Amino acid sequence: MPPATTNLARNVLMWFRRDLRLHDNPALLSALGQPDRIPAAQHLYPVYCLEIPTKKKCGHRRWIFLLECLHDLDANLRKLGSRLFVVRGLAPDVLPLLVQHWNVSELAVGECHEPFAVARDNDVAQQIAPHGCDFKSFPGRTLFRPQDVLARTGNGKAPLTMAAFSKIAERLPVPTPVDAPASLPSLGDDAITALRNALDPATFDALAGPQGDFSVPTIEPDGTVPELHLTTPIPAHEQSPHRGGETEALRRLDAYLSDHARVTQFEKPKTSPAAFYPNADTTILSPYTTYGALSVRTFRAGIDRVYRAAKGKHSKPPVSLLAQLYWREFFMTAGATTLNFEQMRRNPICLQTEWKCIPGETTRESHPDDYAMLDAWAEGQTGYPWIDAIMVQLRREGWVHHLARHSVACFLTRGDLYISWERGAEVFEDLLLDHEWALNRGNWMWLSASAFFHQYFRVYSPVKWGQSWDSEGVFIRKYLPVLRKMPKQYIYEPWKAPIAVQRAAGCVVGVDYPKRIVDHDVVVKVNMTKMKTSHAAQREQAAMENGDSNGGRNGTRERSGNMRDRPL
DNA sequence: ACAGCGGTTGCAGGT
DNA sequence: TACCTGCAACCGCTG
Repeated sequence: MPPATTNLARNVLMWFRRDLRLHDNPALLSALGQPDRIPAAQHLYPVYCLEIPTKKKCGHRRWIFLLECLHDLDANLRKLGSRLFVVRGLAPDVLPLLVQHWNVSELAVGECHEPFAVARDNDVAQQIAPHGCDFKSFPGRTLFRPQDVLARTGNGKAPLTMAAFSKIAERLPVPTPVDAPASLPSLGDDAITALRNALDPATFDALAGPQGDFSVPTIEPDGTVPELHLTTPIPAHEQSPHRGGETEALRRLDAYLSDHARVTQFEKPKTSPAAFYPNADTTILSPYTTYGALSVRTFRAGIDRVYRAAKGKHSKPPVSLLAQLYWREFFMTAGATTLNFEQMRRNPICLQTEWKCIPGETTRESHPDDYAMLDAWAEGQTGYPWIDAIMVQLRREGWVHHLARHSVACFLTRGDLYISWERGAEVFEDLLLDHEWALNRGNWMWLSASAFFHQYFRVYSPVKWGQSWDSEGVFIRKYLPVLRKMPKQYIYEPWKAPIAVQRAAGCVVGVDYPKRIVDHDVVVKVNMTKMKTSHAAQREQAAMENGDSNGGRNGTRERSGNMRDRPL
């Protein structure tokens, strides 16, 4: 039986999602109430809903990073006499049960803007309403709410250039981060017993996890997580160097911001994709903002403090450190407000072109050769050391530099393999610790010159671009030890090394390291022609829809069903 | 309405 | 070193 209800009880369930922190968490703080207006909650139940993985959308290392964030959140809550309840199951299934049996009157969340998250939240709100529970969302995931940005555009659509976005951003109020709570409302007298008594044993066991206490799943020292069926051990040298959690996030933030010159002079295009942890040029804070272990509002306040100390002398958008947060907002706004943002078809801002391996249009069975190319890219087996080294770093560490992402994304799509950017996005979603749906899909459209960026004739060379950053091949030697002894003049193009040199280096191409799967200089010309043709077809289509006959370049990208659903 | 401008991050071959 | 141009030519945004 649920406990007797009193109308006066204010019990709050804090549903943590992508805000795994105590600092700057308005939703969590709402449980403390406001003096003279809203009383502090009698009880606070901090909850994380854990979906046991069934499909491969979140890779092993990303799971570990998330679990580390949860362990740290739980530890920080315990310092305040509370704790985290990790409830196994989907939110719309489990939250109504908790709300009912814990007599919760308010469910507090940090606002999410992705279309699928909005739909899920609406579902949850409807399910808890009959139990007399309000769904209350609070800011904190972003600097700006997408609808506030949209309200300031001329056409009610998300800006598609950073210049237009920045202009709006500069006029929006700067959010002030809130402090971490010094104390928290208590847990119910026995929250676990209440559930054990109310639920049938099988349901309780499924929700509570193997310890029966809603604790965070255990990460074994060998990197396995038996409860999540992540059973392949990860050798120590192949574990990611990036440890999850708010504590580590704030430590890294302080460390980065303490170097004022690096902050004020930050220019993204001048940071090296060949530098790696712990000597990376960039902050590597993105995994922490992804899970909300670091608040972007706190991050911004820290940048602003350093800027003020420098008396306003600092780099500016689009290349500045602050602008890196703007880029996040830019894609979040577009992702929140663009139909079918995650795919090419029926996506009003996306170029339509005949990529290979388009989801839903070809299969591994129908086009095995195309998917073999995709696999070679994903596994770091293209035969281009710069590309393969980046993919090894991505697979092992869950993070690579933004410009390294550019290199491999260009290679997969318009540069070399002409494979659908959606396939690249799927691989990144699996591997990136900092995977954000809107940023990932948006950046894949950018790099494939499908949206946001359109100069498809600017192609990264899988040889020259890396060489310009790291002529010695230090980065390649680290991630591809098979090439460790290759002389520098051949390390980006080992197929050019005389066979005697290959043998001396212990790396014979075609035996110890793959032959290159395409000749860049040849395919880049073919691919550019494909892009040109697709643009021309699109202009023609737009002109027809506008009733034009001149095919001007200002045709709308709102294309007809015929165009969007064009068959293979 | 439309021409002109500029676009975080190309390359090759110059000065 | 840090620019310059030509390459062939895309788009969103602005006035």
